[in-house]
Amino acid sequence: MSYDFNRIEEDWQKYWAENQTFRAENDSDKPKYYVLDMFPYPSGAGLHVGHPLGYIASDIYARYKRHKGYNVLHPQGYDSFGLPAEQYAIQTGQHPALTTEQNIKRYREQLDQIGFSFDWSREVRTSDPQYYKWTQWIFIQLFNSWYDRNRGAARPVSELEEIFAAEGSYGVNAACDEDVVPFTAVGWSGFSPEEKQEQLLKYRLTYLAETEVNWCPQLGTVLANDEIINGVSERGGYPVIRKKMTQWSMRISAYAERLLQDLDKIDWTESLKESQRNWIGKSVGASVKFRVQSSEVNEKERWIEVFTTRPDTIYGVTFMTLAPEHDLVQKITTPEHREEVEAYVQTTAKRSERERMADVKSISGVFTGAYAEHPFTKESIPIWIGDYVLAGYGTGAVMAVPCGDQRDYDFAKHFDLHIRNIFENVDISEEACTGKEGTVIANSGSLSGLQYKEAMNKAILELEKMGQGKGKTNYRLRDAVFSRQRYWGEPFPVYYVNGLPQMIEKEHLPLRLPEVEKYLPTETGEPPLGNASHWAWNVQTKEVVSNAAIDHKTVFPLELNTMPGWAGSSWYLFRYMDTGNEEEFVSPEAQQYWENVDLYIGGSEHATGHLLYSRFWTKFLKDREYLTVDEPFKKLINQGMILGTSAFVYRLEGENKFISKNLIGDQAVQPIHADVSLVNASDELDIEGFKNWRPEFSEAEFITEAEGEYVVGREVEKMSKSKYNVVNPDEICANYGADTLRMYEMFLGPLEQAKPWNTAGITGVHNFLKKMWKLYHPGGEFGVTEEKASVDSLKTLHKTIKKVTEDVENFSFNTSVSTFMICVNELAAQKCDQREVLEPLAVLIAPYAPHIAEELWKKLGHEESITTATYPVFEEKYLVESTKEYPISFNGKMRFTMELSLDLSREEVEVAVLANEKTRQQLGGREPKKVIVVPG
RNA sequence: GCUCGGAUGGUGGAAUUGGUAGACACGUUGGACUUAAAAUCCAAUGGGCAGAAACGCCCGUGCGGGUUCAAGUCCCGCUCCGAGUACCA
Repeated sequence: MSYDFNRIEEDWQKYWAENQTFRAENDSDKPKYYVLDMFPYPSGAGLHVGHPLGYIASDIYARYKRHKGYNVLHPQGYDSFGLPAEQYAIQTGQHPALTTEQNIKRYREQLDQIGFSFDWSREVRTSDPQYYKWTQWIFIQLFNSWYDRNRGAARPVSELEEIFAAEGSYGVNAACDEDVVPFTAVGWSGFSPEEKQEQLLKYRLTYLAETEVNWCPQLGTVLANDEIINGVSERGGYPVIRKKMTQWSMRISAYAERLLQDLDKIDWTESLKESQRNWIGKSVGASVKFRVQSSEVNEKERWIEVFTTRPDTIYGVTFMTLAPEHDLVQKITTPEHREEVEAYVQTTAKRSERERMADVKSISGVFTGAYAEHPFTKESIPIWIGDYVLAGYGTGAVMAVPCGDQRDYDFAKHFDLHIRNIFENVDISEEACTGKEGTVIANSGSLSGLQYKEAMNKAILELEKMGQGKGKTNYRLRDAVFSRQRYWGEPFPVYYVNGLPQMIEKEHLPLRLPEVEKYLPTETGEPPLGNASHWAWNVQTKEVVSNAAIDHKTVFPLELNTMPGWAGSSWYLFRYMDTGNEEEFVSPEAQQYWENVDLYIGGSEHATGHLLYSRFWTKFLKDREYLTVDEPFKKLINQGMILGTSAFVYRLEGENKFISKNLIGDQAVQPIHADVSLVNASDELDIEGFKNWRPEFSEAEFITEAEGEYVVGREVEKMSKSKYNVVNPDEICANYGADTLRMYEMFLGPLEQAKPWNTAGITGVHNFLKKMWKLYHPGGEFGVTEEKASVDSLKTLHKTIKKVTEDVENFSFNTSVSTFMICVNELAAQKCDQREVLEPLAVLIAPYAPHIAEELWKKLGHEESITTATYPVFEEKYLVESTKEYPISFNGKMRFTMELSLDLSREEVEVAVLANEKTRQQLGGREPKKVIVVPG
């Protein structure tokens, strides 16, 4: 009876589905454990071998925890809103919901055949109206909240209104728009209802604002900062320009400090925490106001505010630089310099973000003709503009300290501006002195003689006294733009009355996506929802009605933007706890039972997107007492990407002739991706297959090697459909079985490391499973005996229990596969056939290779699934070595061997130190003594 | 530039707190079985020296130093590779 993996896997997958083996209950006497994967976007290409890597790891851990007696929640779902389905809809007219449904079906089949222990009864889809109903609801909660900095938490806007009515806005310390003008209680009561709404919008955690956004013309939408890589869109690689648009924003900046501090509370990798820290970008310093010496400018606008991390170097300021986009540039420029300045502003505006980044080294700028007054020395300092100052960071203006900042130094050198050295005994003739520690400030009035820290504190103190500055902490983290000009996303539950946004009440949610004829933006440049003919809100009937009915009295226009991809994924972990709940996004009982995710596995590409946003929403929902936890994921592991090995054929320049890799020499060739399935293990191309692959190659000629073979070039790249290097798991499952795939993916290397996919070693893992099967089937028939196991077999078993358990706890799944191999080899050599050993071994391997384990478990006479089996207990006593020799040496000259004898009955260790031949000569024939040691 | 990782045989990778480097697997070579192939099983496999064999010896974890009885592991200084981020004041 051989290892018939196809039959076994089919049987057990069916059994699990029919018996709902992995269904988790929301109450149990057992301790809970929540293992979650980052849910996939169901793309049309289906699952490739890279996708399951993390799922296999989490599945092993989930199954392991079940054996350890935990009530495990291990759900799966789909992040099913997204661009590809919409792009496909634009091309074909097929509704994205249909495409998505088909793709999900395919994903599910592929996931099922790998044998994951997901609780599918809790499946979620972000594009399901019953799901996005709650995404819309959370949006409304954000709209109805403001951030009270004094309490360090979000509060209902209704409370803010009470405060405004009672005492005005002067005592309010809120995270809000920068342009709020304070008012008294009397002032508040004097506002019209519209004015009140406008005021409140400046405080809400999600707000409408005209913001400069990253607009991608090719995609027809705005992108968040984390969706742009090197100045081009993450998806598609299209250029991105800056554009002003009215957009919904999320006031994530209110949470910057908590997002930073709470990183210390969670068990994530240091590199991931570091990414988030960099992204939040906290810098501590001061804001300083400089007075412009120009009678042209009225007194209110005479101040230039800058942010600096080095207020201690303020005496080193010899000029100021403004970003070309800075508001004051137009106002302060003197007539003599106007022409030059305007020309410069225009050139920089024309340069795309990309050009500006590519060209970091060249220095450019112009003098405005204006001067500012130094707050301490009262000297006149020239005001320049330069594109090294970014409008988007700080105040868009800097106080330039050439002696202490390299960029200021380079700028000063380039334009021959004055450089004032304020460091004691430091040579700045070649470069700026940027170090903080160990330098002493000089030539700086009352700051002279002080070191960095004292000088900084004193400078801030004196600036505060003069009313020209204060200590300030700046964050790089910007508020997140939350509008997308797309069709296939969550509609905002928003309609507009006199241009002011109004929320649709909870009981009328979900606001479903309307049908549209075209998925492109409208001719007038509105988002795709502008194509919908039924997209207006009747406030009396509480229904979506025809646009023709809009009268701005009872029927109002609905929001045309949709939410970004990260909306639905920011809170999905909580929905799994209570998937079907129609009254709440999660019931308090379910959330309190499951708390948050104990183990989260996914790719590191979400470091500054999804992982930051979902921390933000979790904290917000905690503030508003909808949750009892303020972090979504306790522990997080990033699985490394599985890369593809692309194959290249080389076409001679201008001809339809392909030359084998080794014959190219110095001829001009164009490398072209060939489908990896057309190439064998020796890198030889299936020429006929290649000709039939694509019509343009059907007439191609080939210059081959001596034996008539065509050798391709190889390169490791990201696995992608467009590179023709995708390997699907289906074929592996059919040829070797899911258990082999699971163990092989783990065997490939450390989980967190990126590695190329390579099937070369898969036979090793497959052979192991065959050997394992054989161990339970000596002579071909199932044959496990009830006899007492040998000491050696027990030793092998317990060694394996110990190592494999440690490995699972440390997520070193690759070494545990090796451990299993050693174990089976040893047991086979010992001719082990005893239940005492083989039964616990089946449980041990069940998380890794669940199908074979189930089959063996059944043969061992168990009625119930192996999932209910208890994890074997490691017993130390089997691992005691009777005698082992450890070499030891002194001075590198004398060599001894230490012999250790352990006898548990005597609770003593006998240590014999044995000298080798040379050492014995050096000792003059004396033998070292034996020592008896009592452990402990 | 900055931050964080990493570098071990022909290949993927093992190696608890510093304690016999190269586990396990692939590949390669040889052998058994077979008419043959596949499958399976056995043996060898870091490099070098020596030898009929056995016992051995030397060198070896990117490079150069150091600490230590002992370094892949710790410290100092480099080189290269990967990831993230970038005129962040």
